[in-house]
Amino acid sequence: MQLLSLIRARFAPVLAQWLTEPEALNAALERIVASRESHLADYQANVAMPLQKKIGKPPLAIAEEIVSKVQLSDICTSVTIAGQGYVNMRLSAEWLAERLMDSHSDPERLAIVPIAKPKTYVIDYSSPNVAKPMHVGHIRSTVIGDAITKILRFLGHKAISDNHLGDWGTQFGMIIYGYKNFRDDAAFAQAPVAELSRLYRVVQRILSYQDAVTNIPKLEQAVQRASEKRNEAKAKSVAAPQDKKLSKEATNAANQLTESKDVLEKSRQNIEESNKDSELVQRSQEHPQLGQRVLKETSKLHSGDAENLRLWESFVPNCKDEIHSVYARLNIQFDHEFGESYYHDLLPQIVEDLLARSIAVESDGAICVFLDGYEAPMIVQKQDGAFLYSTTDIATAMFREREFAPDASLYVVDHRQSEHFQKLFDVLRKIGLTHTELKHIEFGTVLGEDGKPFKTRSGAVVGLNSMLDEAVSGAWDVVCNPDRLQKSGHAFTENEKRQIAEIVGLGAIKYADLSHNRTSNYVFDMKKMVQLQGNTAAYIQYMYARTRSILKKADAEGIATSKWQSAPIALSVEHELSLGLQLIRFEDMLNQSMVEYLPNVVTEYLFDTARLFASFYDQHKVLDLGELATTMSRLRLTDLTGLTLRKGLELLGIGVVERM
RNA sequence: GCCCCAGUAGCUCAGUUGGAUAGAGCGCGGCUUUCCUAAAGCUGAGGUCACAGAUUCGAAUUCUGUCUGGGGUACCA
Repeated sequence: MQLLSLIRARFAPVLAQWLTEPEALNAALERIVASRESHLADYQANVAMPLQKKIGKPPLAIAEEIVSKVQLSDICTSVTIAGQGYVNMRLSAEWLAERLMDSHSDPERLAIVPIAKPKTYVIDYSSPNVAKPMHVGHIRSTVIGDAITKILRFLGHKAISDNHLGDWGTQFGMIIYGYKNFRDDAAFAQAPVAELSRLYRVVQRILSYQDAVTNIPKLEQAVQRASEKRNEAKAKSVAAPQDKKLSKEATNAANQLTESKDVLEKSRQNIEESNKDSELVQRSQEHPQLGQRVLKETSKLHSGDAENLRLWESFVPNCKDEIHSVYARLNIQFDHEFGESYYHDLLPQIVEDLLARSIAVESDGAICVFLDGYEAPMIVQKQDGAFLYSTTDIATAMFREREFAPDASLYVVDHRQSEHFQKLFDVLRKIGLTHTELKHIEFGTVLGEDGKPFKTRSGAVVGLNSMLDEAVSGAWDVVCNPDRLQKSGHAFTENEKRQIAEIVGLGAIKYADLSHNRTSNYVFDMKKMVQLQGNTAAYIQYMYARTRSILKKADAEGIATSKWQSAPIALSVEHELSLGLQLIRFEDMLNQSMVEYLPNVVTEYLFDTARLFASFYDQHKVLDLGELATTMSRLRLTDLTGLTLRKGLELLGIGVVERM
């Protein structure tokens, strides 16, 4: 039910008498919205005030004319004027009830018809590096991308999901090097992926150790420079004590110095710490300039070296299995998994073409595309001849264009890469890929509790699987709390408990990620997301279970589904009306959520719906009313609430249980 | 230095792209269980929407400047 479009369509002919240009008319129609002031109106048209200048009449007079002409008698009980010229609408309970019956008679799609002109979307999400262990940072892209894909499909679009696996980059050079020099054969035979991630960490640690050691002189220089700058600024500021700008500069310079010193100190501490690890130091001595050795292994792989290729081929399936086990548990599937390696053969041609068309030029030995508005170019081929992820991204976009010809291409990636994508999109437009809407669906970095980004490089890796386990066990503790089980009178089998804990625990993690969606960063706090109260998946799942429980009890009392499933719905009390209106808004809400691809619009809607239902069933009985007609109407409303909650959660990739 | 993002209740965050008296959750105070699951409901306190200007019928939302925090910034992804 697209309620908003329906109401706007009724206003269009009335407003068209003043607004002849389609754009102006559209802008005015967009000022007809669901009212925030639910005590005043269900919908409101904020159109009279902006028209006063154009028409030269007071807004109240314009509003009056609108009210007298607009045709709404079938769907509204009242259309009134309030305040400075708001047109307030109250929907008719009978009309609303009919729409609810339409929805309820179509449990699968809730009477939502697939969009008339579907678009083709390619959605790029998750995209982990298969060589690195998957960690919490990966889950946001995965969960958000999956939700967007599901919602678009439900609305009737063609949404093609592609997991752009990082299976060809420098990290494989690290693993290959590690395998050749530090491997433990027994461990590899027993658990190849665990051994590979160990090797990755071993190489990573040596790299960062050597990096720190090499950087010390640079950092010392930086401190020196900062110190000079501070002294200069201080002298200037002392000479002119009234000059605020100079004193501010002095403060800034002093802060800069403190910061440089901190960085140097930390680096020194890091080295000192590492020096205690004799194995690390020894390995570092035996493998000097490890960074270059690793790059060499990578470049050997890329140029077709038989041994490295063989190793790569033996590693990748293991790594993929590991990643797929996580997807299986999260119940996430992709249409495609073309990894970076898939595009490798295409890269030389891409660079050649860019050069031939003078889009790219050589600079400092690298092949670059210079773009307006950016200091640094986009580099598509390094000095040493190697290609970069920007090159692969161009190849990928061109491949998708040939293969799918999408109307829109969505990249669900951390916001720290926004500049990369802006450049990429600029380059793609230069190449001529203009009909596709390219969009970076950016989201805030997943931060640790220390407020710093989760990085594999920083050492402390929180594996995804163990994190999911933690969430599930947290859910178990709450669901199977003996006090609660006794109060609710449930006796779950162990198997049921496990199922409930899994669904509630995973739902908690997904929901926490989805409901916080904004460009701002997101602090990953396991305790909070597993907390099963407030704005969480568990609350919504709980309300769903209660709708089921009522229906079950009705059945036990002899009011069979067949009796009430086509009985008339009547909305008589306040709570029924607000709940009914909320349910009817499901489709409008889904469309709204996809304007800027914001899953948190959906989580908010579901939370509101669950609360409205909680409030309704707390105040009013469904069963044992002594009035069969009202009972049957409320059973339908209850069922429709459950169906809506379930569908909404399903679109977010979150499951429900019948009892909890 | 330059570019991007953010700053809303004690804490965590919404705020439908400019609408009426700025809202939730958690936490804090109070009330409700002979009743379909109290993981609930109801209710109270708590706000200079970082600051200063501008735009207009109307600004948390748009623009300009300032402050604070985060991120990015030539061969990692």
